[in-house]
Order: sequence, then C-alpha cells, then structure tokens
Amino acid sequence: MLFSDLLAWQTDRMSAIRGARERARVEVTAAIKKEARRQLAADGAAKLSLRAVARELGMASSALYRYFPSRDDLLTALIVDAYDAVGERAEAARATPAGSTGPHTARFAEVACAVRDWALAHPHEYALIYGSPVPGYTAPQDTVGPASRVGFVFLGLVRAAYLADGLAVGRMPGELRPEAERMAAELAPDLPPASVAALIAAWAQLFGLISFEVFGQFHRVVEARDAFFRHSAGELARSVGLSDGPATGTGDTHDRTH
Amino acid sequence: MLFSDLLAWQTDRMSAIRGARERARVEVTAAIKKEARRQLAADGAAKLSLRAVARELGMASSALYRYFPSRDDLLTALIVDAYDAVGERAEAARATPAGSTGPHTARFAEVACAVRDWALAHPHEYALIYGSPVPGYTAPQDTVGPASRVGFVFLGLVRAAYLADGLAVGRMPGELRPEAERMAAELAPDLPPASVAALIAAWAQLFGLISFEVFGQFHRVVEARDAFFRHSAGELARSVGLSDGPATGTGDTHDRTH
DNA sequence: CCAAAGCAAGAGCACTGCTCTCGTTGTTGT
DNA sequence: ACAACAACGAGAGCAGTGCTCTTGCTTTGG
Repeated sequence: MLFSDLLAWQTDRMSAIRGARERARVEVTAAIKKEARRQLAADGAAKLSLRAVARELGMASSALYRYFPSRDDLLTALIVDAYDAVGERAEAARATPAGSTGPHTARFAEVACAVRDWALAHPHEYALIYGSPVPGYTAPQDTVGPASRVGFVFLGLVRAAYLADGLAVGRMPGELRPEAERMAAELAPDLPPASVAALIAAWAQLFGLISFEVFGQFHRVVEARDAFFRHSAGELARSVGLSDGPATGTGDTHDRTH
Repeated sequence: MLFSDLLAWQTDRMSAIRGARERARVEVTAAIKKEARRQLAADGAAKLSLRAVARELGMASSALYRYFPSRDDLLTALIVDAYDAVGERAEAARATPAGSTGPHTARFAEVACAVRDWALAHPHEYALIYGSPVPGYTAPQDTVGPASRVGFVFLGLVRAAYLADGLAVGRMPGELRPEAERMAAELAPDLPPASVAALIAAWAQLFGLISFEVFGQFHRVVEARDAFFRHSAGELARSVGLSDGPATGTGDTHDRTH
C-alpha cells in the first residue's frame, strides 16, 4: 500500500465512522473505559481488574483484549483521560471571570484551586497521574501532550500578566542561568528566564501541596485546608513574580522580629 | 528441612531473646523484610509477591503468613522502614557540618538535598510512602510516628534558626491566623504561628519538587536538576523566614525537642 | 460472491493472595 | 521429667487475576 493511501485511510477513519462495525468499536471502547473509570474511582488503580470490567459489561474477558492489548494500555487510556479532565478544569477556571480578571495572584490561585478541587473530587484518578506511576517507569508518548495542559494554563496566565503589568523577577544564582535560559527557550522565549524557572518550581510545589492533601499527609496537621491552600497558592504566585494589584505595586514588607 | 537449613545456628550473645524459637522468629522476619525490600526496589510495590518472597527464601508461602498476616501488613512494615530510612538520612544531614553551620537557608537546603538524594536512590520506596497510598486509604497507626521524622528535622532546624537569629515572618491573611495558631500550639508553641504555617507549606512543596523529579514529571523539562533543586530548596527556606546571612551562633544549638 | 479480516466466546496456563488441615517441634507448667 | 500446649512449616486447595490460543461466526471489501 502506498503511503498516501494509508494517510487517506487514516484521515478518513478519524473524520467519520465508516460502518456498523466501526461504530460498534468506538461504542464498546467507550463503554469499557467508562466501566473501568467507575472501578478506578471506586477502588483505586490497584484493584482495577480486566475480568471484572468484562464481567460487568457482560462480555468474555478475552474479548476485551480486542480493544486494549493489555491492562497497562487500559490504564494508559485512563491516564490520558485524567490528564485531559484536569487540564480542561484548569482551562475552564482560567476562562472564568475570577480567573481572567482581578489581581494576577488571585487568577493564579483560582486555577490552582480548580486543580485542587478536581484532585479532591477524583483522588484515585489524581493518584494515577500524579502519584507513583503504576505502569512502566517511562510514561507512554501519548501522555506527554495531555500531561502538559495544566502547565500551559499557568504559562499562559504568567505570560498575560507579564505583558500587562510585568513580572517581579527575583534573584537567581549564576549557575542556574543557562538552565533557565534553556527552559525559557523551549517553553516561553518571550518571558524572562528567571520567571520561567520560578514557574516550573511553583508548578511542582503546587502539586506537592495537592498531593499531601489528597494522599492524607496533612491528616491531623492541616485542618483549615481551603484557606491554607488558597493562601499557599497565592504565595506561590508571588514567588513567580505575579503582582497583587492591578497596578504593579509589590508591597513586599518583610518585618524582622525577635 | 529446607528452611531450617537456611537458618543460621551460630552462637550469638543476644540474651534479650528468650529462646531458639524467638530468635528464629526475629531472624525470619528480618529475612522476609530484606527479600521483600529487594523485590520492592527491583520491580516496585505492585509487583511485590508474597509467594515470590517465600520461594526465594525456600519456604512455603503459607508459612509466611505466620509472620505477616497479609500482604498489606508486609507493605506496612516496609513503609515504616522507608519512613525511618529517609528520616534517618535527614537527621544525619542535619548533624553534618554543612547541616549545622553556615547560613540557615543552606542548612535547610542541605537536609532537603539529603531527602532528595535518598528519594532518587530508592524511587520505589519513595513512591511507597509519598506516592499514592497503595494499601487502604488510611495509613495504619504505626506509620504516623516514623512519617513525621523528616518534618521534625525541619522543625528543629527552624527553631534553632529562630532562637539564634530570628525569623523573617511574612504576611498572613487574618482568616488563616487561627489555623496557624492551632498548628503552632500542636507542633511548636515557641515559634511564630506564621512561620509554622509557612514551614508546613514549604514541607509539602519540597516533596512536590522531589516527587516530580522521581516520578518523571521533569522529563525533558528540567535538565540541570541538582542545581534546580538546590536553588528551589533555598527559596523554600527563605519563604519560611530563614536568613541568608552568616549565622551569629555557630550551629551548636542542639535542641532535642519532643 | 467469496476470501479476508474483525470479532466474541471458551478453554487453558501460570500466577496471585489467602485459608485450612496435618504432622512436627519447641516451650512451659506441674 | 513428662505431658499439655502453642507455635511452626508444608501441602493442598479455593477464588481470583492477566493473558494466549483456538474455534466458530459476522461484517467488510475486491
């Protein structure tokens, strides 16, 4: 077969459902994922069983392998869906009035809270993507795209803030400068390298806060978790250089005690 | 037969152990945990199999249940050991010259780097304790003690810095004040509540940085990871209020607090 | 219209966690 | 010293798992 034919066949396959067989395939695939997601939410990734999914769907377990070559492939599909779900939530929060107006730090916190809310509502799916990677050690290539959606939301938010009011760029040791410039060149060439590096650190730290809460590490340590997280997210936004007010007036008043 | 050959019958001088039976029990228990830890490090918690452990030790799988009532109990023992291992590393780093002298931010970073080093050297054990909680949703009571060792190291470090040079206490919204005071009352009544709250946030954020690195989230994003982490840890220390300058009191403040 | 490909179902393999029973062996009270 | 007792190891067995192979049946495309 010529490559152009293969390409045409693929594009055709993607654009429209060809026949009853293909329609059945996408329906069954969706049903499998739906039931798997239900079991995942109920008992966690460790308890997810192909046979149980097939049983619940009234089909033989061996038939399930026509749709997902292995259990890990099913989990990978769920991982992609989870990344997309939390990414969509972040993007939606960004588009919200509270996420697109007001102080930049508040917008940042708004998106952060949306991610946290999703994580608390879907702890097992969160654990699947931000907890220990349960399939192989290296994530499949399909996951890298959806995995970066949340990060890109924050990146866009910081870019908008930079273009509107600038960023308070903090200090950075010289040995980290080439790394920061490399990051900026790959992710956001129009932003100050120090801010890009700070954003990546804040990104990881944000998920540290969320993971500790979802995974129970804050048990009997943090009680007022909503307020604690919102404040921490605001501090994180400030660490990236986002300003507190509409006009750049960083009242950075650190008073020395004792 | 097979198994009793495996038991070492050397004359030992552990008079605390009552008889041969009790000695055999602690030895077998240790052997099981050792082999389990080996398999954990090799293939991860998901692949850890009681039967494989028993097989490798030359004993029947059913005999293993005399020592650990279930697979989850074995995992819990490994969790406790992992918490103790990383806690010990943190305490050791704190006792090191680099961890007990110099600027407070550098001491903080020293302990943080020690934790990170351990995590990178034992990714599966790290995932067991700071990744998704694989057994039940609530950690057994045995784990809460060892789990807090690392946190207490940072707490002691901040207390020493506070007593020597004070802390730069940042702003805190009023709605978070009662929560901060509750945290301080429970963890460190002698420290400013705002600093205790900031330390808890920094604690979670620190493990966010480590988790993202161990779990591969920094793949193709952060390259110079040593420098990146060290700098981020320093910034985290600064966010708690630790000072950059030379400490007035050279790190002889050994305050074992409990 | 017929070969080819896709599909569902069943049997089966190797493995798992866990339970039960059955001899054996070390401990302990008398 | 001896017997009752508790701890122990081994083996069989149960229910469940991921996954493969074979066997028919149905849809598809030349």
